[in-house]
Parts: sequence; structure tokens; C-alpha cells
Amino acid sequence: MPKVLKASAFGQDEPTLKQALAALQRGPIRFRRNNVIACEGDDADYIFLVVSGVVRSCKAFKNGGRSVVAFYLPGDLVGWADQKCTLSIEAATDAMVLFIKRAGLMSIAAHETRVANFLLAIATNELQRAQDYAVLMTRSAKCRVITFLTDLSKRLGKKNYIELPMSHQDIADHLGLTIETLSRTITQLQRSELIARASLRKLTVRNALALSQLTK
Amino acid sequence: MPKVLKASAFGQDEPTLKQALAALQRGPIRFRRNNVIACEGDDADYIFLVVSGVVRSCKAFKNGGRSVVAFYLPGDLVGWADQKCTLSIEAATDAMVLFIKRAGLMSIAAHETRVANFLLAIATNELQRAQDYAVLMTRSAKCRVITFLTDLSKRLGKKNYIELPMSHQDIADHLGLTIETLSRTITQLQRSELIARASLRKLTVRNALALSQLTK
DNA sequence: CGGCAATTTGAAGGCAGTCAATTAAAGTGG
DNA sequence: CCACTTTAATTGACTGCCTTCAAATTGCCG
Repeated sequence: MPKVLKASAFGQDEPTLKQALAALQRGPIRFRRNNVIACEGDDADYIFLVVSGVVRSCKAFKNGGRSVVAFYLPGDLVGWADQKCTLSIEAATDAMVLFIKRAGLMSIAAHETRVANFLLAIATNELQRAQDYAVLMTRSAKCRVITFLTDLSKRLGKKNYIELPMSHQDIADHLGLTIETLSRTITQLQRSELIARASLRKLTVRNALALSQLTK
Repeated sequence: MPKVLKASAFGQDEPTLKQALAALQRGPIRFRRNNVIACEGDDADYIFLVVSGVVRSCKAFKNGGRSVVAFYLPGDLVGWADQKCTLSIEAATDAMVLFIKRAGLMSIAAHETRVANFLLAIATNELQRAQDYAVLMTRSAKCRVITFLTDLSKRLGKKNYIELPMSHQDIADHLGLTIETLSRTITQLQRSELIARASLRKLTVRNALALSQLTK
């Protein structure tokens, strides 16, 4: 993610704007794993900035299933898309979340182009991710898992090393797979010596090139 | 789609702004079905306003397959997401398309909050659609087809009547299905008397309620 | 160390894909 | 307007990937 999208984009140079933005904030508030931050159907009064931990946005189905649309890491803004809260926002791990009043942010954006363009950059960035994600959902289980692991590795910033912060169930629901298929796919990658595992949630990429070939 | 997102949002009341925007435009240019408007990998110098016909954005896979990420109807803006043109933009039917210089639009947005917020509304709207689409891709073939037909019906504005403007192949690639599965699914809906067909591409919804139940 | 939750593994079944052939529709030239 | 060609869509038989259901194993936390 470009630096401009990080929360620190509005710097020390503009106390007035900084104050105005600060006035919109509440928190950070702490959530324990699986706690709901905003409920599907709620009024979308706030958007959320992840301070620590991992947050997921989910859509629940009538039949009991669910889809995890996205994971958000520290520095990411959540809840932008759902102006009517079409998704529930939940803590995927223990997490600290800053609340930002949507209406206030919008009214600042209405006369501050820099804020408007900042939000535009965020929305565009999320749109790009959502489209990539949608395309990924049309591909094979192996391709989905590899892409997810590779992307997560990049986002977490440790090259060739991934410590999965969320459960296999969350990942499976994100990839449109069952936990069984996810587990089997990871085992298969391990047996092919493309990845290795220190423990269940600690993975090492052994052959990044070969992995990337498999996503094509 | 909210009225504010339509291209006519900047009205007669502001000749200067209107002129500035007009100066960014080229066209409308005519494209025949299957012609490429912008190629995957191109610099994204323009964004596009569909004037008539249907436009699709596609991602091609190395193995020869492709995914149709979205269809765009008259009044829709295309090519917003791909700042680096990660998708190709093509005419799904004969179409007229207006070209708008991206850089110029962005520089206007940098000091015109109304333009910035207009773009923000478009991006947010597209983000919502992309997320809904991604979730849809995790569901069954029947659910995907029903949702697609229902949504298209709404977008085309003829209640309970759909004249498919694009080929089954395009629809199948959009839904992550094969044309065979798409065909079988439609036939099945027809046999269940949920829809009827005047001809291959002319459909009538016979039981909207029952259809909507099946998407849950 | 015990108990619960998370993950893995196995066996069987179903949904969607593949391959192939037929039918329907649309375009072309006489 | 009709015969012909080409493209698009349908249908059938079979395969395979992923799911489902069930049981065993691992890991975590008190």
C-alpha cells in the first residue's frame, strides 16, 4: 500500500486540519477475537482504522455459511464500502480499532480537497483489491491458497515467512473453500516442498518462483 | 445507481467547470463488438464513459481463459480502478464510448471538491459492486445466474423482462462458469417455470419471489 | 495433565467441468 | 428471399475437483 494511504498522511504541517480530524476520532477501542465491531444492517455511522491485530469484514448467508470479504491489518481503513453496512466488521484476532465519524469525515472532505483525494485514493485502492479478489474466486483451490499466502506475506512484510494471524476457518471462508480443502491444499504444497511449516500457523516459502508459476 | 453518479451531474450552472471538463473529453468514439478499447498493460491515460452499448472489463489468464470482471452500461464510467490498466476494456456489443483524460480529471479534482467527491462517490459505488460480485463468486451456479439476471434486469430498467445484450460466453466468463453450465442452469430455471424465454436472449421473469428465495 | 478447540486425514458423493455432437441463430452472397 | 456458411447455444455422457460427513490427531490454555 502506498504511503499516502497510511493514517499518518495528514502531518504536523496543518494543525487546524489535524485538529478537525482528531475531533472525529474515538478510541482506540479494544476488541477480543471474534467480537463484532459493527453489525450487518447497522447504520454505518463510523469507519474504522485498525491500530493493531486483524479485522475481517463478513457477509453471512441464510444457510449458516459466511464469506470473509477482506482482512484488514494495522494502518488499514475498514468499513468504507458499506455505506449501509452490508457487511459485518469483526475482530479476527484481538485488535485495537479507532472509530472515525463518517459524517464528519465526509463534511471535511466536502471542502478539503486533500481529504477528499485521500479518501478517493483509499477507495480506489480497495476497489483494485476487491476486483483482484473477485477474479481469484474463479480459480482453483491451489491457486487461491497460493495467492492468499503470497499476498499476506507481502502485506506482513516478512519476506518468505508467514505467521498466519487468523484461523484456518477464517481463511477458508475468505477463499470460498472448506477448511478441509484448505488444509489438504497446504499439506500438498508442503509435500511438494514449495512451503515448509515450523508449526501450524508458521510457514516458510521454500520456492517462491515455482509457487508463482502455479497461479497462472 | 444514484443520480449523482450520472455524467450529467455537473450542470448548466457552472460554465467554467463545465468547460474545463469538456476540454478533457474526446469522442464519443464508436467500437464494434469485441473490439479492444484499452489493453491490459497499457498506460491508463483515459477513463471511459459508456454512451451506448455494453462494455466489459476483462482479465486474461495464461492458460487461455479469462474473467469478465464487470459489465458497464450507458452512463457508467469504466477504467477507474485500473490506474495501471490491470484489465482490458472491450466492447461487449457495438458501443459508443467517451474518452476522458485521467490526469486532467485528477488535477481538477485536486482543487475542486465537488469533482473530487463525485469521483469518490463513483469509486465507492464501484467498490460496493465489486465486493458484492466477489461474494457472489463463492456461491452456487444457480445462485450466480439468478443474481446476475435479477441485477441486470434492474439495471436495464424493464421490470421482469430482460433482453440479454451480451453473449452467453461473456456472461459465463463473468460468473466463473462454463457456457454449458450457464445454459443448463437457464434451462433448469425455465423448466421450473421461474423464467420463460421468448427467444435465446429474451427472458421473462415469471416468479421473482421464488427466484429471490433461491439466492439465499 | 486434562479438556476443549482447531486442524488433519479418510472415504464417499455431488456439482460443475470437459469433451463431443446436435441444433439454432445470425450473417453472406447469389 | 433463399441456400450456404459461420457463429452461438444446447444437450448428453463422463470425469474430476471440491464438499460433506466422520473420526483421529494436534495444539493450546487453564
